[in-house]
Amino acid sequence: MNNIKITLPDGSENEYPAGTTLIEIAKGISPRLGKEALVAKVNGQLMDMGSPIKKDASVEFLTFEDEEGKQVYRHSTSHVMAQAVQKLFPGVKFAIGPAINDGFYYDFDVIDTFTPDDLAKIEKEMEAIIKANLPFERFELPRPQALALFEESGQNYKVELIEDLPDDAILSFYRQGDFTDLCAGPHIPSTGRLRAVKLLNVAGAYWRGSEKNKMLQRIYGVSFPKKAMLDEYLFRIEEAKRRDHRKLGAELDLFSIQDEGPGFPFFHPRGMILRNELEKYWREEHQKRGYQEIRTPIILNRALWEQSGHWDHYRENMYFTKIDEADYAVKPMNCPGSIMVYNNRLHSYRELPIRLAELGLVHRHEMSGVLHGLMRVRCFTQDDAHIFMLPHQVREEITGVIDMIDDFYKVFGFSYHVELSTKPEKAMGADEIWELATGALRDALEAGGLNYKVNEGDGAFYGPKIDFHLEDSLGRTWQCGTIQLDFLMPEKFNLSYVGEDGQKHRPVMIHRVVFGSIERFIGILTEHYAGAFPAWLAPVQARVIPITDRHAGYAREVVGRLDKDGIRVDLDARSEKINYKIREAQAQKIPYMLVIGDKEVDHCAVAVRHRVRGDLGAIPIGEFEEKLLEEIRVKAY
RNA sequence: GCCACUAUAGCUCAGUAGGUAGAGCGCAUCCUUGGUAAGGAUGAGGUCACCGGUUCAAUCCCGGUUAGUGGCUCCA
Repeated sequence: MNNIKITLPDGSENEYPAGTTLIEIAKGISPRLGKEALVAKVNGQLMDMGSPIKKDASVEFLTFEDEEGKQVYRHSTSHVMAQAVQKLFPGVKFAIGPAINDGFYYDFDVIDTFTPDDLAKIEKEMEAIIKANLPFERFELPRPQALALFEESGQNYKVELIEDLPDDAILSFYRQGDFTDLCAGPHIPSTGRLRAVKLLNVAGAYWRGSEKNKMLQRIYGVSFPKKAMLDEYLFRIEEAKRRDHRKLGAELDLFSIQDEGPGFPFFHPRGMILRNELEKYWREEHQKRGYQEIRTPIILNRALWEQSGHWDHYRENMYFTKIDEADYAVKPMNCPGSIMVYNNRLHSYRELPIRLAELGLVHRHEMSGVLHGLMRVRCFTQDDAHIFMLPHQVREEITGVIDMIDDFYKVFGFSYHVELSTKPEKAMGADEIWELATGALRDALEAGGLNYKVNEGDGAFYGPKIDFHLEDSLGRTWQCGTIQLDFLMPEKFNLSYVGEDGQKHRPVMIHRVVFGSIERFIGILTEHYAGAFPAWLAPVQARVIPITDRHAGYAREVVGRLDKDGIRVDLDARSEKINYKIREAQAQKIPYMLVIGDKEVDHCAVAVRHRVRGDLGAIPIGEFEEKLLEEIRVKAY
């Protein structure tokens, strides 16, 4: 028998008889690898561990430590779940069951709805399947047999999937025990490799993700090779709940959303401090960068929205009203208003670019099911700006905005990723214009050396966009900043500037936001900092805590002095024990607590306690004040 | 909008085989004057989300509405 040569990632080579399986090779390298390897990459291609190798190849074994190993592990778990469901719910129809970010899901079509009790039963059944250590067996079928297999068993979703595969596709199947599924694979060697599985929740999900299709029942779950990893995952979920901006927003008295206005948040005094600080910073930065601030009306005539294209493309998201018999709309976007300002007089090419910024309150009718705290609301303030410019200024302006957004996010310590969104289905304008605009955005991204992913069909109806996505505490990402290049609105509104030649020309327009919406940004900030806002944003920056009533006089002096210098300070002069008052200040995540007793009164000092660093000892009041003002000035966090 | 679940005091949650409810925290008053995460006593707070049905009787059972939660779809 021939020998073949196997090359490992470290460059070492070994010879094996042709036809040796991957699992045997792994075991030969080390027993531990034999136990931990889930799949292998053979010449860059993922394969089952049971596959025999017949030719020379480079082989890399993947475990749960590898991203692709994780994917396979989770995907195999979804098959085990499907097998359990098949046993407990005869007649169930299977849709799809992929691995996802943290775990896996499988979509089922069943008559009864799954209850939490059912999940427990399914989990139990899964444990039995895992214990039985059933091998995952791969086999292939020609198309007619494959179709027959699923038609016979009434698996119409699988039939549909097969019909949509190209004619020359290899139809592979995986079987463990009495469960067989259409699947490209690969899979782990056997069900016994699974350890810690937990089913999390049931949710409705449309077949193929379209709301026109039937809604199926999706079960989400997670799966790990070690119990400790599952525990850690569950702990992370709990931690995320503690950081939830909706919970913290109520506890810290930042905002509320009430039945009288679903999706329309109320900002409380403390929340307004946050907002105002963000806006102050925003105004400073925009002034520095040559923006001029405007404010445009919230309600404008319907004719304007017909002209802008919103009437045709955005109507179902808009609110309407009547004034003196005429139709008006509440603005869902600020661009038409900004355009009205630009168009109010003639502009010379010498003036361009003109950067008009607006903290604009927009209203959008979002579907009731999508509302989510401050992250998804029905009215929000966009930190908008529209840049009107000459065609050759596009690149520089886009780069300027990209830099600005980066500067902003750095201040908060955010990491983000960038996406380029292209022409959507419900778009306005010709393909050539879209290609031109999309190309310009791509050029700017590449010139800036930014990594980005392309998000097909996700652009605005009037133009493609660059999106900046921030992560929240649950690892969900939220679109915040966007840059949209628009050749269409200038057309629709007949925008012009007078060029060097004395003729009228068409300017190009950029729409952009940095925070995105102030509301959403505050939600993300709250979770990011777990409510412990850096001093420059903290609604209360310092709390003065006298130990007994006889220290209250001096405490009031301290408060007066700090307050005079613009520090947000309050006083807790209640006749409570100091432990109690400190506990409360800690719970409210106030950055500094200034404890005042006899010693501090004698020395004109304050005993400083920081919410994280703890007791910092007594220092002269002036010294504390100086340090805090500096911390605020540099926006330290 | 769709699927599932939920709604009891300001907050977190008990509770009733159907007979109009209870704890802890918070709040108020008093006592306590205490050096870095809960001192004590007393007290006030609820049309049990809303509308209808079944019943002698509904917070509880049934239907609907509204809102919230987790997803799906959609989005800043």
